[in-house]
Amino acid sequence: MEGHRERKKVRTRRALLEAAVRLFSEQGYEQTTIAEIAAAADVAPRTFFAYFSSKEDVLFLQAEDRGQAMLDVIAGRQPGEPLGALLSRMFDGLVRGLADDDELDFALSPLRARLMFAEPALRARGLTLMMQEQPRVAAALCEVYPELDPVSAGAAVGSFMGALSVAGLVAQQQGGSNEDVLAAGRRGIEIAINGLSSLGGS
Amino acid sequence: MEGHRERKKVRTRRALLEAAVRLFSEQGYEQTTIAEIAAAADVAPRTFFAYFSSKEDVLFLQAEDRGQAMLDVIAGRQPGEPLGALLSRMFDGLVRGLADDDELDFALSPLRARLMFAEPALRARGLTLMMQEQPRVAAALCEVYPELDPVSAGAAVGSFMGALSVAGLVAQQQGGSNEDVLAAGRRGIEIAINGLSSLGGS
DNA sequence: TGCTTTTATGCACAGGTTGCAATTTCGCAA
DNA sequence: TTGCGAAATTGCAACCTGTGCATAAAAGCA
Repeated sequence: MEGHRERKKVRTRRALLEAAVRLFSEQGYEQTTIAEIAAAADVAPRTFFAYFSSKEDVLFLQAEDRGQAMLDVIAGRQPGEPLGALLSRMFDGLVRGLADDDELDFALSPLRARLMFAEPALRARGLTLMMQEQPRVAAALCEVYPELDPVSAGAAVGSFMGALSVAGLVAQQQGGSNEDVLAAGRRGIEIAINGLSSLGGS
Repeated sequence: MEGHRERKKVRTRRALLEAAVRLFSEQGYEQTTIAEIAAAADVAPRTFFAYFSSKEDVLFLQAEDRGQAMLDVIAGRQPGEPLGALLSRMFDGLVRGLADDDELDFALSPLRARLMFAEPALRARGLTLMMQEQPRVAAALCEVYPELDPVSAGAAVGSFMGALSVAGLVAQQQGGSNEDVLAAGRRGIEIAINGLSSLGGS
């Protein structure tokens, strides 16, 4: 399975990936054209689409993997494990998965994360991917928590993901470091678990 | 202020709006081109962009208004009103605002809502708009709840919106009526307020 | 009627994306 | 080594969204 052909394909893919991320970082996402990426990777523009289905797709490689990882965590619910604990574990799994996310040698992940927050088009794509997974995650929850109806499960997943995202987003917009953003995410989860009434209830 | 000119502008705008929504409903969003919309409204394709800044924009007319409405509700917090109650009022305001949302004679809102859930591109746009508002809403919350830090406020807003959205989405995907979706949204809010630990905690 | 400000339109173009066909490259077997 | 077939690469044409620019058409006003 490792002939000259396969190796060349991998090399070309990586060249496109590297070129894209580098150019995106240097001159911005919108300002970078597919023609430039292809030129930097020394292939024809048309060939780009043989490797990636769209410009955005370069930055959202293992999206399905992460969705599957979430489902796996849910399926592995410990007997008697409360919902909140399970979702916290899911969050940890997500973070770990993102860290391991190294199709490239150099660290693509931080660049991708920064771009994702900075570029509206990419943020939109990320949101969409996230939202698409949520009903599936909710359905998985229903299976391991038989007492949960689908709407409640959806609400739980939405509350969890929403709290996590916006808390992280606020922290990021306040100029927080990656650790700050992560901590904010955890704090968001806590709030989702304990309920909004545990906050400024006065 | 109501010369022939103004009236014609309104008429053209409405024609474009009607044509767009009708064509979107009949043949789908992606399958409808701006050229078709313009032809149906009997104007040149270029003119479409004099009335709407993009194809998506046709369906997201008063997005800023709704964001502002949320901020208004928050600013009008009753003394001692708990966070959950305030957010519930915000939801009611949103629903009422959507119902009053009748730039056109015929009911655009239901069609728009259905399209928004059905078409990925539109769902993405809706999510993005919603997400963009959330930090602002969180900041407004911070002002009327001085004991709230920004990250917690963000978590609260995210949890609220997320629960509301996904509960509604699940209900909609299960073939629920508009009322079902609304009820699911309310249930989602309740869950966000009481916390996930109030669910399948066993 | 003639002048001015909008409004509508046409034209050209950039960029993303797809389909198709031709061509190159590679793997493999004779 | 040669030649065949599959796979990869590429070029080309086309479509669609969106923008800038210049011009024509229309409407208000003097």
